Amino acid sequence: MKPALFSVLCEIKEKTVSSIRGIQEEGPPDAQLLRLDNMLLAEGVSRPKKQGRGAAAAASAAAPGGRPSDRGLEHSGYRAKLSQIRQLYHSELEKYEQACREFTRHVTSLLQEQSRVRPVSPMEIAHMVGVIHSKFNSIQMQLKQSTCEAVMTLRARFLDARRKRQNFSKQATEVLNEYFYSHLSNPYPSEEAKEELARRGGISVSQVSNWFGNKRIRYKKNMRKFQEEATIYTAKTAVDATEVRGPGCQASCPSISHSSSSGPFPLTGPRDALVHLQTLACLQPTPRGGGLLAQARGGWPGKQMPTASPTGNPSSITSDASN
DNA sequence: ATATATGATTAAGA
DNA sequence: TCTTAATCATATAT
Repeated sequence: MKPALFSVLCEIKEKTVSSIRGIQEEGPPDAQLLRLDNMLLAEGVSRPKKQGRGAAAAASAAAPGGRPSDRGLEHSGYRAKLSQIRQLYHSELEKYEQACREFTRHVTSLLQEQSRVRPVSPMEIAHMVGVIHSKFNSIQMQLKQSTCEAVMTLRARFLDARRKRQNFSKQATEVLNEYFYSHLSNPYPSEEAKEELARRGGISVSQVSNWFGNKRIRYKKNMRKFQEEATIYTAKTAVDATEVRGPGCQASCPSISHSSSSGPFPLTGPRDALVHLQTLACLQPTPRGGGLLAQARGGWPGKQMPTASPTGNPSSITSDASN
């Protein structure tokens, strides 16, 4: 009886097997899945499959700018939440994969058991496994999608938070203004100077750059408004200059400043006088012709100096630091 | 509540 | 890449 039934089933099978073959795979969601995968990878949520140690490096490399020392503090909160997301993602993923394995095993053993009473080809089992995997993959994709969403919102929140500005500390503005007004004729701090200012003000280098960019343009826009500030800080730096100048400004302060710009001043000495004259000139209602004014007004030729260049002309370094 | 000050971002130029 | 200039969005002063 049993062999007869088996053969009948075989016959029926012959007719239906083609339809099974026809179903086969479905491929389209690959693109989206790839997109999600790439994003998760770029965000450092999922690690590179083969190189486990690459995760941290990838995460830091994904940070914009590429200056690792720049924004470490601001990222700490972001990092924490990101790792939280990552942890959740991986635990969920692991759960899904385990469930998938178990289910696959179960189905496989079931089919093998049934193959004793009805014809079940290995290909069919493989097909079933494929179907199961695709189902679980779609679930995984949902997980990835929601993870991506979480990352995106976190990112948005972080960026918003970064955009919410916070005024610099007194110390920072002090330091920045001091530098600005004592280098009024060429307020373009070199990279090293920026680092120094950042260190002394407790802010980042890019914040120093932002500050100087804003300051230059706003100072130039109407100097009258900054006259008071200028006198304050020039007086302050004048005092500083006569006092100890040791620990703050090292020999690294190049400040080729004056000689480079359009200002053909012998200077080296009367920097303060120059500034004072400038501020006086700013008070003129018709600032058209002022020679000194022209320096600052049309001035700041923008030619950024060799700054980091190691072989900067040593002859012109005479001025600021020593006075 | 409005005005000003200010840090950050963006586009465009060299 | 760094700058200027304009602009955004908020902080602070009025």
